Amino acid sequence: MSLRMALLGLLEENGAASGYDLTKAFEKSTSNVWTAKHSQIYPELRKMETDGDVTAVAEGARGKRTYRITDEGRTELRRWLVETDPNRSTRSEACLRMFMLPLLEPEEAVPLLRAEAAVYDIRITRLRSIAERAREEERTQDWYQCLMGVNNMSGLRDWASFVADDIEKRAAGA
Amino acid sequence: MSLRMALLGLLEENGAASGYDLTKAFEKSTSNVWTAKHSQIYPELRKMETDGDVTAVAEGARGKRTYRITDEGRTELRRWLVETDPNRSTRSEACLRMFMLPLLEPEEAVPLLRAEAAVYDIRITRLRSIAERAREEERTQDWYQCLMGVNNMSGLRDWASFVADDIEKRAAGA
DNA sequence: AATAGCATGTAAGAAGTTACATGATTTC
DNA sequence: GAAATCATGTAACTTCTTACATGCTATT
Repeated sequence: MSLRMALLGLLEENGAASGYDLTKAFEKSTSNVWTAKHSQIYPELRKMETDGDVTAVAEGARGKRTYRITDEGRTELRRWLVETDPNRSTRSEACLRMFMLPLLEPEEAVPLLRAEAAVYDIRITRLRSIAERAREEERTQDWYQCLMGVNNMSGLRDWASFVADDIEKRAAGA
Repeated sequence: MSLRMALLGLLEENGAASGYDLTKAFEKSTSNVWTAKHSQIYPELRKMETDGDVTAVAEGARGKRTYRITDEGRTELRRWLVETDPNRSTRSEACLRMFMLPLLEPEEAVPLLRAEAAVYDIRITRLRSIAERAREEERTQDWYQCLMGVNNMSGLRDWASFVADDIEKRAAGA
């Protein structure tokens, strides 16, 4: 259900969009919380059309199909958000990896942790400026979404720095 | 590969373990970063045995099989950690949902966001105390892992609170 | 003797990835 | 006219979930 709900959410937020647009949207903002490739998105949109959650409002050049969320889709999205309880399990290969880095020897673990922290740092800076622009232009949804990314990544960056420091301290002490 | 690496990581960390033990471990600490059910874990362990990443070191009552990581498995895990670059995409239904809550009317979104924040708050408190115990008992790996959960959840909790406040403020202003 | 927990397994189906495939349009 | 980008599709494969299935052991 999650992919469908993500697509409905994007359509609700951005009005009409093509599979191509939605693929881009996944690459951009949504990728912090969910991912999907075009090979999954196109067939899902067709199924959603069959199920009445979306309608194709235009068919353009190069086979382009633009979809819009229907009232039925809107109701389904709402019900999912309000009435079902969330599956709180998470899958993040990057986190799994960081989780296990302390298994390595300090000389290996520390630089890898610092490198991770640096990667997140760059991403946070970039996302923060995108967030700021969204705020200024009063694209509130976008702003909130960017902030979630910033918060998530800040937690990871701080964790990686802290653990790197701690491992170093212990290695020095031993 | 992620499931396999997660299992190798757990075996490296905890010494020998059965599929049952590993399933428990996934439910506990690992679930913050990766999840797997027993129906996926048992067959994967058999495959890992065939591939030489683990060996069964004991077969006990009720068909119990205890596995240990081999040198080959250790090498594979190390290589994965050190040489391959991470897939940074994330899947979290709970985040996806929070991501979309601001699409609802303020009267609906705000209580749901506050409820989410409260759930995370409880979990953070619990995890922090588990972390503290791990630190005292010098189970350093466990400590780091708990802290990652704390950091991740704190980011989400703060985000939810902030967004709830912001929506309320805007609704009052409008 | 019933319940909870230990311990594993498999089959069917859903979800997700990788790779191949096609062709139009815009920009340089 | 080459390259980038727009735009969609599908087949084969891997991964993951749900549900069913079995039977032992410890506790109350």
